[in-house]
Amino acid sequence: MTEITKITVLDHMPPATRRFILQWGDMGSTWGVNRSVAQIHALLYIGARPMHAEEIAETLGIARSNVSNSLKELQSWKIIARTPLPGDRRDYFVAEADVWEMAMRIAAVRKQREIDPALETLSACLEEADGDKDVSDIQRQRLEDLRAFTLTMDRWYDQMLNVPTPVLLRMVKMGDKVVKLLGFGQKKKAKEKKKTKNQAA
Amino acid sequence: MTEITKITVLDHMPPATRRFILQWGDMGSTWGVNRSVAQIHALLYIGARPMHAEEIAETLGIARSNVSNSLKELQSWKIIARTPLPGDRRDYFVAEADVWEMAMRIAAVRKQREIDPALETLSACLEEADGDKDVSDIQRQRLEDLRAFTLTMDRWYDQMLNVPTPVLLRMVKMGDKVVKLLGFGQKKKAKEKKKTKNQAA
DNA sequence: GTATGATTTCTGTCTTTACTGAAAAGTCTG
DNA sequence: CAGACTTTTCAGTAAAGACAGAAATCATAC
Repeated sequence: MTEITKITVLDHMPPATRRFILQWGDMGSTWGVNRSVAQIHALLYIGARPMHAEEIAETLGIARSNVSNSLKELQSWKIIARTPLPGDRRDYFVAEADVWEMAMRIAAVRKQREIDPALETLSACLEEADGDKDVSDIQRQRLEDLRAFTLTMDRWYDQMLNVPTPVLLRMVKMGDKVVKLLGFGQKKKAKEKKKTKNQAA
Repeated sequence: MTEITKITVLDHMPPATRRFILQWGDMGSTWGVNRSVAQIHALLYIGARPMHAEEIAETLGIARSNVSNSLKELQSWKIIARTPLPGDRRDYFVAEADVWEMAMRIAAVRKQREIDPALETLSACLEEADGDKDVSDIQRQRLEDLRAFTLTMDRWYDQMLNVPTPVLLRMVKMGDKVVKLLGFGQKKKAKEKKKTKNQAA
């Protein structure tokens, strides 16, 4: 009945570091990546130095094979990179340090995995609906609306992903000031003003 | 050994409609929602008329309880709404018809579920790191970078979510023209130009 | 109150995904 | 090419999530 808790290198880290790796790992599930992957990324990011698979496995107390697969996954997101270390045959990995660059890479893959297939599905449906009298006008319209939206977002992603990160940063920081500067003179809705914000749980 | 395929109302729909519901349901997993939820949303969206739980269950061939839970989930995303039908005691549901409104609602919930907790985690880590000499400067810096980024995105979401959808539509349609108009005069990278685009699978 | 119909909760089953440990494949060195 | 080291693949297990069907709760009408 005794709870066996595996002792890992993680336990000897500063509390803040350990906390980051652990909680970031858990948060991964919210983002759609599993714990191992998120933990490894957190470790490489916070560690800020090249590490090899064995070291990662030991540090986090997970299986070597799991690390191998997770590293592959992280590479597919292009947010970690292999860095050959002279005199060592093992593969070392480092995380992308620039958070904006990191976010852009993630966005690019997400677009590819989430938006592009949606577009194909919608186009296929619309094509099939074409000429089928059983499909009502309103249904056709809804499919078309959804496709138009998805297409717009698709193009928007493509364009934003090619904007240099410093420029993007400036623009994002401007927030809704952008809207005013562009002369989209509509008055902003003043809703949600009375809500007390940031009441952290 | 015979494959039993449940016959549902779905089978009597126009192929395009059926395809949409089925494929959209499958795509749900990519987006982090389960099949039932995605299918029900697709059905309500394409059906474009109020439906009650029983009807949904029959149409899609899934359990009544499953429908109940899925409807609750869709309501938490605020992309379907209950519409009382006079003379009928049952709850009828309709999907938000405006795709932009729908996208905004989803974005709002995603922000709340994905960004806000991240921000809390990072703040907590930084607080814990403060004064701990075992946490190196570079580690502190990385946590801070991540927090700053997350905070920036948090604010950006808040502001964008308050921009009226027609305005947002115009802005998104402009794409990277916005960057030029704002006078962020940096030359755009001309990469990725040679790639043949849209080679659909 | 009781009866009827609608909805939610609960429990167990099935499916999917994550993960481990071992075996296989690959890679560099001498 | 032998031998040591490294990484990947594979098969089985464990954990998590999705789902069905039954039971319980809730709401309305009478």
